[in-house]
Amino acid sequence: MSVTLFNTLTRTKETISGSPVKIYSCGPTVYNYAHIGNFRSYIFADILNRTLRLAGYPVLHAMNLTDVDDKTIKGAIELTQKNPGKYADLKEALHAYTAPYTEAFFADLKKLNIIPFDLHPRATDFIPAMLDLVERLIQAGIAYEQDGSVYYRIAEKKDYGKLSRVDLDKNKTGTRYNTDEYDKDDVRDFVLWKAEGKDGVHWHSDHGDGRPGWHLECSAMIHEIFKGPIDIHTGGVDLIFPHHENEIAQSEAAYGGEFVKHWAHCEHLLVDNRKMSKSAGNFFTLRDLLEQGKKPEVLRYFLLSAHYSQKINFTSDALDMAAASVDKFFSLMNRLGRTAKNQADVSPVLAAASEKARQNFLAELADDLNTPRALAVVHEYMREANAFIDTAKENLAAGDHTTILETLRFFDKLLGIIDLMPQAGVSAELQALLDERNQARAAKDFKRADALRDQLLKAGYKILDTKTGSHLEKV
RNA sequence: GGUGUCGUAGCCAAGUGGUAAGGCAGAGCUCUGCAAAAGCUCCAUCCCCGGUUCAAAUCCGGGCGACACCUCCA
Repeated sequence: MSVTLFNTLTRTKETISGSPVKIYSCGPTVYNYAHIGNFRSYIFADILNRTLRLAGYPVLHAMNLTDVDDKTIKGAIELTQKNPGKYADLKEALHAYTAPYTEAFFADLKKLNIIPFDLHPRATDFIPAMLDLVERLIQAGIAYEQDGSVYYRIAEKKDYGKLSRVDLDKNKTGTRYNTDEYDKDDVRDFVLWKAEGKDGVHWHSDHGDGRPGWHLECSAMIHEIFKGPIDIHTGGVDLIFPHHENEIAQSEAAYGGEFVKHWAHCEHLLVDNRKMSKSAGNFFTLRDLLEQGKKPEVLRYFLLSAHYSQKINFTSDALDMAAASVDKFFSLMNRLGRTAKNQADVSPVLAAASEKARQNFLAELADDLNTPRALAVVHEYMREANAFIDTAKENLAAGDHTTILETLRFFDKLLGIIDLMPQAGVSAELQALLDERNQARAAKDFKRADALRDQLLKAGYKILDTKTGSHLEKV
């Protein structure tokens, strides 16, 4: 099945092609723990990845790690000051500073059950490629050197602004920039290579010691890794301008031809209807949420409950609603785990409904990753499956059992929550309490039976009384 | 000021020209000793005002409101 995706460049939905589909997703700057707004973007990349795979596309997916920028350098300098003599040079300190955040990032990806990306290029490993890009731009007459820094001359790029549709002439710049503070020929020009003295993190170059500008790394790494244009480039909407606009300007001018076929951007996660951001201070990290007892699978579900192109407001209520849906899914999984299986003929009705649900689910995803609609399909199927098990009085034909389970697992190839499902281990002690409660119940000692039920609930288990007996399920 | 996005039931959220998906909450019912779980049933005419059309939540114009980018930002 072919997948369509909205392209920011053309503002239309377009069919994805490529074998493999080459994807580059803007990843984190590892100067701190990523917050869940950042993770919306990475989950978006994950959903794209999973959808393409589910639809049968081979995929080659890279997500970068920005480990050199103002913030990481600042952190490295502070680290050096706190530990005099510990690091051979600032570059070593830089790596020491970014390493724990890099590790934390990977740990969080794992906790959220994001399928590992194929490649995670680090900016500092691609300095030569970046310098090569700078040279190409200078050769092409697009970049110029000024006091050891190299700038990109925007006036040379006739179609500058085609992605974000900004017209820089119309933007008000006077209040934002003080032209006198810049050495650039034009305030709008952006830095490719930043002069950096001995007291900063620097690499040698023909233009003197310095370090790469922000936009440089993605262009250089994409060229180095994919050896040509890529199919999809993803990121948050805030990257459209100037980051992605500048990537296009650099890459097209340096390497010629097309840079990226398809630009895909996800909207922001909001808190109190404001963008979640580090600078605003209104952010939560995944760690924060887990400490509050929130579940990663619930966060995953929550992020899928709105389309990626829409803002989504992070609230306690919204998370509770997501939790209810996740519970429903897990309850059905648990229910299947304890239904009896017989050798009766399979139900053609169930088989047809299951097949249709799978097709609809995939079709919704293939249509610009419409996760809310895909979730609607899941809910409808859960209802059908539960009704089917009701009718069968918890005694299913083995084939029907398999059909339902496999369909849920099919959905999970996208949802990615089964791996995060709590294990329902019931201790002998708990089982004894349950047995005692049922004995009391049989003896019509309901007061005692209810007391034992409360006791189990306090221990974190609710009782499910079914046709086939009583079971415990973790709350 | 420029450029975008959005405004759908108590809440969340799809749909974007043919008469409102799904979820949460709520109400009634079945089942149950009672409950829980599950199932069944019920629960909106789409911010406002004009216009186009046989037909508009969906297109156009004008309001009002919210958010984002133009500065580091996913």
